[in-house]
Amino acid sequence: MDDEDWDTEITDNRGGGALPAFQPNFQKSGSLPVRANETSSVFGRSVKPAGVDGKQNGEEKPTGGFGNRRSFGNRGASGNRFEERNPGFGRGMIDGGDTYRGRRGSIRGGRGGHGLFTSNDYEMQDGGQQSSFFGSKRGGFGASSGDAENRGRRFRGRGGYKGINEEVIGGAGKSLWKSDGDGEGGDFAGPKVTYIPPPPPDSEDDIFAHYQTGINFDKYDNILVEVSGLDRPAAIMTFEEAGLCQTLIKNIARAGYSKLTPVQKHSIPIVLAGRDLMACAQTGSGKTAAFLIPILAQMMQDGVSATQFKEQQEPECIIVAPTRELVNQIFLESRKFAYGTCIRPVVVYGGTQTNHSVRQIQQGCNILCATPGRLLDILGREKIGLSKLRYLVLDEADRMLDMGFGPDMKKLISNPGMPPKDERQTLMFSATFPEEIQRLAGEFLKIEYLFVVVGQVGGACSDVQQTILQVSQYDKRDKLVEILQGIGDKRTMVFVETKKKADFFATLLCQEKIKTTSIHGDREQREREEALHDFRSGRCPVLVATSVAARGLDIENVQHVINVDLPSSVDDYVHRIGRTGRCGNIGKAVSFFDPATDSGIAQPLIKVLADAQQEVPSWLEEIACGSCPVGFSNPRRNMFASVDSRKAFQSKENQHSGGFLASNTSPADESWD
DNA sequence: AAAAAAT
Repeated sequence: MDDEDWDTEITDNRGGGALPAFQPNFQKSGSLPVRANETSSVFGRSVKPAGVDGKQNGEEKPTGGFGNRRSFGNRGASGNRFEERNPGFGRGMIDGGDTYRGRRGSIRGGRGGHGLFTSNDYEMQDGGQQSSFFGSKRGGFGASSGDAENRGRRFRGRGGYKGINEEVIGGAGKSLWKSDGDGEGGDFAGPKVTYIPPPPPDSEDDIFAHYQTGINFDKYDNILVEVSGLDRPAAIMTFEEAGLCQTLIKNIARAGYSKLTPVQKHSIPIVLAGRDLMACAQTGSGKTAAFLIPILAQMMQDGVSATQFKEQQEPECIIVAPTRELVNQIFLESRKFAYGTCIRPVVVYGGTQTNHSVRQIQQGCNILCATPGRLLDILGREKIGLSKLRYLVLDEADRMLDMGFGPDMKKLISNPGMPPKDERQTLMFSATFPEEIQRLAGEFLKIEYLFVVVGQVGGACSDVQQTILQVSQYDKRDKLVEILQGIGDKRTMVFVETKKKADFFATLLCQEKIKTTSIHGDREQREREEALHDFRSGRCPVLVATSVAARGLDIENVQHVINVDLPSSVDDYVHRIGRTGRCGNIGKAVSFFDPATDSGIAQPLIKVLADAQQEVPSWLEEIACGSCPVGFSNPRRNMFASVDSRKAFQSKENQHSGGFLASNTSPADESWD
């Protein structure tokens, strides 16, 4: 290969020195069965070290300025936050001497103060008052100061936090919110404080932290792959065939990747060939690396803007995803691959200080990982320009294009600076992709894009053992406690339908002495990240979540998913249970099915179960038969769409016209296959 | 009903 040495002078992109030597250590990469279309292909190409100037990146760590740190509760949560602080509701929150949570907080309209009990703070502060959620009484959101304590510790981390530690742990959290002159906001007269995220851990071990592939990893090779479109590049079988530079090879190995998954085998050469791509592959099968690796490789070859402070930065790559935590996860993954190169990834999302996002970007930005709202905000402030944009990635693409995010995506694509689709590469990845959304996606993609499907579009991962239990809503709490007590300390994600119920169940489980935390959109950003950290670390083996955590999150050792409430869309179900059974590991998913509310999902659910070779309860089939699925009138996408009906579009059939989102209103009245 | 910008 002729590209082995050009990057050897490059220094650590965190501002550190030259990289220590690292020997790639590919694990046993056995010979894989090669399918007919998987002939190896060489992507070694002439490499010019353009733009690779070995410049050090700017320092990523915030340098103080932590005065002003409360997430702004949007979506009306702020509107009623103080009104609901009636006696008897959330009173348990006011413990530990009026901690910051009780004081600043009730940020979620008085809810959300459920305890997250730590090992050393394990008693209900409100005397163990039992809640009766289903009886429509909303009491007993007892709280513990436990996570407040830990939170203060964790988010301190570096310089600039000194002196706060004692105050928080002492429970006098309000001092935390007093301005001591180091903040840029310092507006403590008002209730608005914006959270500044902690600097990401950046020791090399932290950066490359990963978990092991599971016993079923090799079974990925048995899954059928369908690639449609013209002039399909051949798949590659090994990382070596991708013709990557040495630094990237090292980073890939160090990040724990040794064997390609099917979606990677096909997507990497497609992206390297400069093609647009829509790719569907099961949850946990390596989609993120499937786009990051080839993008990084291309950027290394073509060169990127030097890392230096500029008022406006012009990233070569923008990656969007539907939740803040997912965007952060993608960022952390991109940081692995970019380590020791001149490519600087940056992450920005809401619930944090916009100024912090801006500063991060201004220090240099080649890959921008962002949630849509903050991205548009930053674009509007002209802190990023799009003239150098060459890669636009929509992770969880179906979600990014549906009713919720579609308008934001349209704004992004319509930005005057956005290169037309023929001058950029647009990549979309998801485990699910309803047909009508595929159709919308065509607006973003070149006519001749390629469509990769691993297995079935919208299919569940077969490494997840799925169980459906008929449980009425009134029995859910007892059943949940029973199951969790049987599970023991194994990591479990519990999904519910509403934020309120997330709080309720988290509180309930804490009362049952099960170490639980929760994540949902009405929690402060810092609380969300704290919850995720406590779950990841095992400190809280149970995470109660809304669908905010349904997609993309890659958490080690999640062995169980419990759907206390089934989602209304079967695609959401597929994503939720996909939090377990990742990367060749196995997992279990148990779902409570209440015929009173869930009959609409019975039929598509049966399809998903059957396609994943799971047992289908006879009672469920009876319910499905009874719930006549005649309606395509149901506004909810996917309600009755069978997995089988979703087929890959042939690329020449993608030349549909029609305005973006306008076509959303017209159902599948055209034949797409 | 969840989520995505702040204000």
